[in-house]
Amino acid sequence: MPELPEVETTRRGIEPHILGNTLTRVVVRNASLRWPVPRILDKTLAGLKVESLTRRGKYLLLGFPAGSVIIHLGMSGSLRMVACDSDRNKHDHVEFVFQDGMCLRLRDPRRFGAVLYTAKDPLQHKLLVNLGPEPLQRGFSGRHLYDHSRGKKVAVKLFIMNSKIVVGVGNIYANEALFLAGIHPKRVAGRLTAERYDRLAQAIKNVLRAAIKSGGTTLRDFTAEDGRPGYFQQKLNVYGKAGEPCPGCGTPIKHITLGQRATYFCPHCQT
DNA sequence: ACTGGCTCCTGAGGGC
DNA sequence: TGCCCTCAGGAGCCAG
Repeated sequence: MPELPEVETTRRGIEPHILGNTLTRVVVRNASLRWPVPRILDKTLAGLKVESLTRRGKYLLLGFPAGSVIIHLGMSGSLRMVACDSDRNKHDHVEFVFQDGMCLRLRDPRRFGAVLYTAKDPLQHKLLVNLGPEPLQRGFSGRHLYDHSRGKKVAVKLFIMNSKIVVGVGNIYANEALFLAGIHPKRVAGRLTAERYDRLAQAIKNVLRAAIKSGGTTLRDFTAEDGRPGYFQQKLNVYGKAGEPCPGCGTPIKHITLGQRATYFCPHCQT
């Protein structure tokens, strides 16, 4: 599933193809994504040039002179640049057609993703305005986590997955970051020390940076059939590894459910 | 203000 | 070319 590293890799892969490129039309084949895909996209954007492609959290923002398209890949979405006459899949729901004969296609089998439009500053959009800091930029630190966690009774894993606290930490990387920081996922957020949050913030940065680096090589051509690159498996320490020995101490990795989500940790190393 | 639970959807995987 | 069941998962939304 696309987490921040994959969204960023997608952004970097697509940017050179569409920046300055003129949109000919927008084809919405299935508007039933998480929210209805606006039908006005074609009318509003045809003939306009893409001015920017940026990312905020897991949202991609396509900037046009008239406004911005906001795209979220949900958990099964992928974007790829293809020739317009190439074969389509039944899950290719939205297509941005460019003057040079290339298409930006959104494929999303589970349709948890979103394509929205706003004529205003996209960062002020309802879905974006309350987002927490980017984990790889200034503004995110152990101090930030510590300050915002005071008085919170929620488990630390759910706390760091809350996009109002920090964006882009999905289930897989939350598990991995907690492992690297040696913190038990069920620990109460409001009771962790500043020192432990320093370690956690650093672990989040490290795991996301490493993943972006790997994703950059794996996803370069965007022709892979799905959005699940091989780099995942190789670098994961605990995610999906119930019963396997902890890379640090050999204790079997434990699996529990936390907030309806699969949670993996080493009961010995993570306290 | 917080917190926990529900919800959308389909493909994968397991049991038989 | 087997069928059925269960589960995963991002994140907005809502009830308590």
